[in-house]
Amino acid sequence: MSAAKTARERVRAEMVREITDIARTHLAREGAAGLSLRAIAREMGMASSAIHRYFPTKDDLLTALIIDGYNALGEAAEASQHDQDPTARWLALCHAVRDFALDRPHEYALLYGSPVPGYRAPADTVAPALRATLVCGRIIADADPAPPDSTPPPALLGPDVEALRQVMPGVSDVAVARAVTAWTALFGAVSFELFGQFDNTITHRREFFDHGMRSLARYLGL
Amino acid sequence: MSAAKTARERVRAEMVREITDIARTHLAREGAAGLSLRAIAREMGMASSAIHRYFPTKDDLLTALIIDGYNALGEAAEASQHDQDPTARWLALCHAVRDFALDRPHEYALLYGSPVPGYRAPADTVAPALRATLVCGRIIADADPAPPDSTPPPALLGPDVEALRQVMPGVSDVAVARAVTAWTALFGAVSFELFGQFDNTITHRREFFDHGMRSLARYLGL
DNA sequence: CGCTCGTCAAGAGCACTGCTCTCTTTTCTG
DNA sequence: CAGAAAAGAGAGCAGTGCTCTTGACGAGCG
Repeated sequence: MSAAKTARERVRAEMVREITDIARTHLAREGAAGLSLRAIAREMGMASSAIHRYFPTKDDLLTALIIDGYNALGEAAEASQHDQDPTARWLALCHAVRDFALDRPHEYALLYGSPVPGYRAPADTVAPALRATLVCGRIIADADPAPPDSTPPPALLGPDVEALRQVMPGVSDVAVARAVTAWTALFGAVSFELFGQFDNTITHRREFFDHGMRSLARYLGL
Repeated sequence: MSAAKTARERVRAEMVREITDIARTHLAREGAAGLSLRAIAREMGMASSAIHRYFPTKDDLLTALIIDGYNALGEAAEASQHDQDPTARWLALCHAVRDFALDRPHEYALLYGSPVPGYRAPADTVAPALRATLVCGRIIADADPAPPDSTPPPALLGPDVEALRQVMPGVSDVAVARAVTAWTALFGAVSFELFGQFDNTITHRREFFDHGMRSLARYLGL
């Protein structure tokens, strides 16, 4: 079904690919706000109006880039899981996220930074966005940890915990809650480092991150 | 020295105040990228070129808003500290940060979201940016905690830890490292909630946050 | 085979933006 | 009071997203 398409559709798909590729290089160079449909059209040698046939609106192009970004991060997260030990898996995941962010800072910012104003993420972004999260959930589920020194979450969190448990079946309430907190802590650490909050403070970034994530592994009970 | 200024300087200060006030309402309504010097000038009834006398560049206006934002957050953080118990102080600080973020999402995004492209934060932002952090440091220093189940950070983190200890004198290496991790975790949680990462997942946001921060208090050894 | 219709590209145009330059008016100061 | 400094206004430049209209091309149908 994907092979024998009409020639028109093949060239169209190729155009879309070329546009997103150029957009990605612009994104890497100047960030999301520096993205310009006209500049992309110029680089492709086409009229500025023609590009709207492929991406009617700038937001549509943004959405394509966001989906690609989530998928790239998800792949990196999945590829990091070639170990057995839960702590090693957790650390590998953390470093995969951090490496992705350092490698493609503007794409990371697009995914986890401030949402671009007026932009509302459409539904097709949520599945790719979940890929990395699922990797985390699988680590927790496989380890089935009993976090030390913990109190169970209050009763009214029950439904939320129940929904989260679908990602990590068989895991205790406390472990689920701690997994969420550790997950947010991971992205907090990466964002702080990337967005300049550690400037003039922390110099051994990678070591600090590694140490922090290790201590979070213990917090998780891995 | 601030009172008996010339009439010109008084009206100038008033103008600056009015501009930033209007900018803040625009910021609250449409976010940082929606900020327009021309729109502000229009609302003030002045020529679009005249506003550049007060803020030569859009970045300068952004800087003023950022400094104000850090100060507002810092004040809220300081005002939250009317308790003695370390855990209560930590929780009050966390909720102060979260309340600020929920109350003024675009301002929070300006401070802790993706940096606006091409913008380089000047040096006068770092002191206001530190106010909230200092509150956190004071809590740790006063409690002088011994985090449970922890390994000391590796030797090469020594200088960084030393610098951080100036904010929390007399605190052990492990406690310093955990304080940084907990601090980043706090902002990770707030950012995730604010930037939509919890949509369709966590419904009892405040309770989840509270529970997470409580468990981080134990992680800190408070 | 010829013709119609949907797709695509291009150009002009609208309403914006930040920022600069020049010129005039206002206000402070020696 | 005269000169200097500051502030405002207006025009203009280069850029943006997006729309509308017009013309070309190619694929499918009678």
